[in-house]
Amino acid sequence: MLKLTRKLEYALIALRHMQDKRDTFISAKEMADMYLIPQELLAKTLQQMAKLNYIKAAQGPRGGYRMRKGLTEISLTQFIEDIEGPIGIVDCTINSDCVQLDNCNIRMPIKEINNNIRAIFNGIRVGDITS
Amino acid sequence: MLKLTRKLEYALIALRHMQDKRDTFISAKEMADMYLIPQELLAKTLQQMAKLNYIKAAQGPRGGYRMRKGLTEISLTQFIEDIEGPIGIVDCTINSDCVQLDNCNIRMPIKEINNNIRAIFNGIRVGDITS
DNA sequence: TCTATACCCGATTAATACAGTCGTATATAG
DNA sequence: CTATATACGACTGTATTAATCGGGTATAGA
Repeated sequence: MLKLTRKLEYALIALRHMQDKRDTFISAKEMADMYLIPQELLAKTLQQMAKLNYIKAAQGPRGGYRMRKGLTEISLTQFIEDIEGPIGIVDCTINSDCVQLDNCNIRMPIKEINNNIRAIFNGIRVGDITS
Repeated sequence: MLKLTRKLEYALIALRHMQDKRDTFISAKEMADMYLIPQELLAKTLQQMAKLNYIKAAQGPRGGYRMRKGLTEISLTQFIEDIEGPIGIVDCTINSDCVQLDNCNIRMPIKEINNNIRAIFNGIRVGDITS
């Protein structure tokens, strides 16, 4: 309940590591070993980030990943939602096919809470975590 | 990811309904029918709340549940944690048996975020949702 | 040019947490 | 007495997440 996914944790751990070693490419294996993360899973996460243009990938020996400049400025909301999809503590904050909807007597206050949580992540930049 | 449990939703929906009809006992069945909630599951949730002394139960025909006076004043944090256990967006905010821990490079900022989320729920009273 | 190292990516399986059901017992109003 | 209700543990189903597998392509360096 109210948990971040591992994928997201791994992504942030990797980003932080890459920021510490800017300008060098670091392989998924190296980071997986260092932080005891399953390599394949971390690799997939890094690939996704590369696709999102959050990081730059280089193939071949001496290859790996490198952080993109300016990434630190984006909000955690954007980062999380790019990786995991919309933040919503209940389904009706995302889609609208709940059978209750009309009957539901707590929609508004819950929606409000969701906004507050989003506001937290909006107020944090990736750089606030990775440095 | 970052979802409330159904049990918690059901609990809040039921509380709100009971608050609207203070002083009468309302059966689990009645509420389950009205809000299209699985009856057995709602019943279990209500039983848990009764045990926590959040609501009062009455057996037999014309029985059901009734909200306890003063419940509206407790914080959502307490309510949630009584029902679901500690709020923690990652495990290391709750227990401490993560193999990484020492290596982890994002512990502090994540902990901070967790505090912010808890602060949101601290600032909301049950009554803010149920009325 | 060969080989080892690395990224790329879809498909599959495993693990876990959550949601929901069932059976049985007890209380009580009418 | 009986129908309606709570009480509660055990069980099953389901969905999401986590992790693995098996194929591929790119490339640095010997």
